[in-house]
Amino acid sequence: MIQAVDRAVRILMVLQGARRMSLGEIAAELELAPSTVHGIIRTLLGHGMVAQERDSGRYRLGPATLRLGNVYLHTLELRSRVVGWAEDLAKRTGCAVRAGVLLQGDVVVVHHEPRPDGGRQMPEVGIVIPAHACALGKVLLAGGSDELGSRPLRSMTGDTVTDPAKLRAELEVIRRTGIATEVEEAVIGECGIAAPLVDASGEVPGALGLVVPASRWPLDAAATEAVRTAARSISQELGAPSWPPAVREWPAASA
Amino acid sequence: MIQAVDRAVRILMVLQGARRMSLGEIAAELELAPSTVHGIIRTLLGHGMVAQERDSGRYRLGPATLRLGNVYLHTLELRSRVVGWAEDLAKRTGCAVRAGVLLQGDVVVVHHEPRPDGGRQMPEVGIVIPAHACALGKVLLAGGSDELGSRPLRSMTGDTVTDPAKLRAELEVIRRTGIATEVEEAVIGECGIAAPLVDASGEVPGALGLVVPASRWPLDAAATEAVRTAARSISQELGAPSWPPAVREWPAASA
DNA sequence: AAGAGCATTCGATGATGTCGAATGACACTC
DNA sequence: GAGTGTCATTCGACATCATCGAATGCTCTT
Repeated sequence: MIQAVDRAVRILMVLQGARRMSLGEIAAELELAPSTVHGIIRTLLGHGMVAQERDSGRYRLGPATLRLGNVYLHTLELRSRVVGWAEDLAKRTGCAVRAGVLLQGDVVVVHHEPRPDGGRQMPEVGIVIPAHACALGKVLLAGGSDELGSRPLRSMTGDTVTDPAKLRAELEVIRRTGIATEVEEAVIGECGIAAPLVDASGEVPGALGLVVPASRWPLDAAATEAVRTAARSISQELGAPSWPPAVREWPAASA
Repeated sequence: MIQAVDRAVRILMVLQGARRMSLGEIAAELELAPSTVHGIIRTLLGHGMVAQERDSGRYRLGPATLRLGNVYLHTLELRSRVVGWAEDLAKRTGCAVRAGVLLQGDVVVVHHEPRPDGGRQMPEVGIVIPAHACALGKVLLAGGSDELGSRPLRSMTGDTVTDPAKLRAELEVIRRTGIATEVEEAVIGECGIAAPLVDASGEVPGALGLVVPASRWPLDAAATEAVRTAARSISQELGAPSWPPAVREWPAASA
């Protein structure tokens, strides 16, 4: 892993946590000399990846990041395949629809279809949710080969599953049923249900699901079936050999 | 400028131009040894800034870019100030509203309010337009201290202004009037009008404007005035000392 | 079955990023 | 209005670290 590049990305990640930071704050956060950070930041500055406030001298993320993210979205085959089905799902169920991918233990929302009846809703594309706390995330963890990232399971609400053993058991069930649920584990008053999207290689690169108000939980069978149907259809379009995805072979526990 | 970091960002930029690339293609594009690119890419891969297709081995942008871009949007004070006024402007004029910032000779759209009557419209947040070919861009070039980036003015349509001298003259007019227009210079059938957003330091960090169908051009005075009013109001909220922005002092041409 | 193209690994080289200290600018205080 | 703190920034020497070319193993093609 190349040191300078790694540090550059770390700077972006730190900047993404706090809106605006002084050079010293960034250096302290990363335990680096300020001049080291300065050199890297100047390079990022030249490409618009970070911006500097003219008056205070502080640093923020730059517009080039927005451009990158936008291109990522438009080159994501998964997303383009999801859009049509998501619209249909939203109409059919009356719920908001989300699709997401895994990013190091978190789910990044790559598509969001607002509730049909709802008025102005925040566009949620790009937001990040801890994987263990949402239905989309559980599906992705269940389908991913990367044994859940061994980092502590942060509690979001009182109902968040924080026990790795309990989560592992839940993932096992999801692998069999092909459906994950979540009841107020990420946000109070919000539940979720999700199903895996499978690609040609049998991997699970994404998940599709509904955001359900707690007042409408549990969800009726028709809506659940609609999610399953949509996920299966999208997976077929992606060339999936089977759905739900074949259960991944575990290296024998005795190893 | 730090070499390794610069190369890393360049890789991202190249990846943003072509959807999927092999390692060799990237190396050739940047005139680097494949193994050099490989080291950098592995680092970016570890942070999710790029992703590798499991089967073909090719590289694409990764989900971390989406997260970065999303955070950028939400930390942009300019944008949060624009949202309310944009909605109002769209209702009042019946046109789509855009706000943008400058990124190295291009405009990046940071907010997009769809036409009120329109049906499904592509969300345009994050798209990039050559600055010299759109109203937003002309405003930003007129207000920016960075003398237009000396790179060739690419022609988008037959009406795109490609002569630097002509563009410079146009910018001079914009500096006086505080309003820029564009008639089918970026997209056939589409015109635009825009006004500068001024911040507390008197700089022009962004621009606000309308997207007008060619059939509705020229725009009536009421709509033009509405744009001017919105831009002035937003600028005041940002603490602007004056609007339109004070004309930047040119170093005497004799120097 | 042989070949080509690809990503990937490895090790030696010296170019290059890193750090600490010094500078200059700014703002706030006494 | 002088003083003092913090801040971004610059500079130069050192040693680390990124770079490159060649070699490997792989998959797909001929």
